[in-house]
Amino acid sequence: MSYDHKTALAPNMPLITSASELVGNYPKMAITVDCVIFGFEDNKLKVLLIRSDLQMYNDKWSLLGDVTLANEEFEDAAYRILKTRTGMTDVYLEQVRTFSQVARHPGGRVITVAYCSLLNIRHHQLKITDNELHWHSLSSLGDMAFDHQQIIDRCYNWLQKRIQEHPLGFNLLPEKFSLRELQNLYEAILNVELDRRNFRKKFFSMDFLEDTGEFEFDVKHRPGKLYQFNFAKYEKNKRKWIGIDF
Amino acid sequence: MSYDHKTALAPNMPLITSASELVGNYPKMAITVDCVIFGFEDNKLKVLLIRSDLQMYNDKWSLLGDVTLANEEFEDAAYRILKTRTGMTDVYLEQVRTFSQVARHPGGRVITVAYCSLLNIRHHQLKITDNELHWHSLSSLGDMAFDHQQIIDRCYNWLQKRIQEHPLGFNLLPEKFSLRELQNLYEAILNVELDRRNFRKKFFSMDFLEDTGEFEFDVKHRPGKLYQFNFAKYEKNKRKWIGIDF
DNA sequence: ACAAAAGTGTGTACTATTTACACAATGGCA
DNA sequence: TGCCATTGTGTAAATAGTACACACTTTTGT
Repeated sequence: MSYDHKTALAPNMPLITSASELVGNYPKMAITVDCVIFGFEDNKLKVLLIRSDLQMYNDKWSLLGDVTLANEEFEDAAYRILKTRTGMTDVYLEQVRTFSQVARHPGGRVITVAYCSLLNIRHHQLKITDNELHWHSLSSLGDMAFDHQQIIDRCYNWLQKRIQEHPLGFNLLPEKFSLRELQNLYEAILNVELDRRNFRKKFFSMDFLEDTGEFEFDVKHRPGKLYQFNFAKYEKNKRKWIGIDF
Repeated sequence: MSYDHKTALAPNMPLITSASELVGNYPKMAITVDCVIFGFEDNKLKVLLIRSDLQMYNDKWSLLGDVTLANEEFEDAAYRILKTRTGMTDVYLEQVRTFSQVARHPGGRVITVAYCSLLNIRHHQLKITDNELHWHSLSSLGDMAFDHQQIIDRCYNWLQKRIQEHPLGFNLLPEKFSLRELQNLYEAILNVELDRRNFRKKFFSMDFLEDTGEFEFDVKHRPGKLYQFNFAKYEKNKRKWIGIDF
């Protein structure tokens, strides 16, 4: 393949009058979106995977991905993929990073943009489970297709950072939750043990947990109080961070 | 143009045996890399821009960008662009985000991946200045071509966060610098005023500033001590962060 | 009915970190 | 020599983080 496009790098070129002609001559690549969907269940962080439908990777697991369409916003593509693969809608999605290594796909150059989504496994039943779609414990992933292990690692790092600065975790819990559930979530994601009393103190001091007056009911010990997240209070009080520290 | 590609979304398809055939049928898009190069001079954060060579944007400023080549790693593309446009080498570069809005380029769909670079204006003289390449004060950018204002905004936010967690700032200073220079840098980037004594205390306590025994000499007041960054000490002591706070 | 098991709910003392703040010392310049 | 600008330095108070123990509530088993 030989290109004739006028590279923008040639200095002091005459002005380009036709933008479409310029772009028409650009080399083109395939671009996919991959969704890294984290969920939380049995005190474990999980990620949603399917079996790759490429024969060479058929014994490996793969993220939910698809090619992006010519006139489709990437974010829409991510939602489409989620919907088509799992039946889920109404999720929270964020772009994390683009993976572009020349050799990352065995079929040729394919760029992928990773979108990350956190959701409550109970609230988002899988309506479609083709290709063995199911939740995998993050701590025991098998071999992954493509560079998907790397993508998951990046997204997991992103998540660990993100959850310390934004109240994302509440997306992974039922609307009403006990403080223990909240703590389990943080411990699972950050992969640390936290002091129960200090954890409570911390979250109460942030002052957006609302006592529902209700209690846990299906536990085999003293039931804990159930709280809910008060979004309005959070928005009012959220701090902006200045804390140089490295 | 009509595509016949087998979308990965059709459930329970037979296994795909030819990866190349699959990818060959994917829709393709043009992808560019844009470099957001921050520098620091006269106590101001600056960004390197050129005049767009698209006629319709010729009265606007533009990031340093170019199309990525078929077999080129994006990071390499970013370095190539930097080198070709400015003559600079030996810089620090990081991918920040991908901008993919359908309508972001007037000539058709063009995806761009933003790479951010921080460098010392004095140490990296511009060897090429075609297309009116020069440093613009971040606080007084004119109209920008494409969505480049948005890209800069994102990169600036990224920088503000990043510089609080990693000692990037030292890239923007001479090898030997006074604490005042360091503080000016942080104040400029974070857009706040900091207490001089507390700022010093903070950085000394991090214990990677090395007293060079030298002093400033071209200032019209009592010269300050010059320090340098001790990379090895930093690597030894850098903390890992756990601090839920939002 | 009672005891044991499991986990909730609570407070305090200690330490580290952050913040606010003022005055003496140095070199340049007129 | 005196004035200006800016460096260099310490301490007290407030805030945030850490470590830690005991009484209470419910379930389960006998």
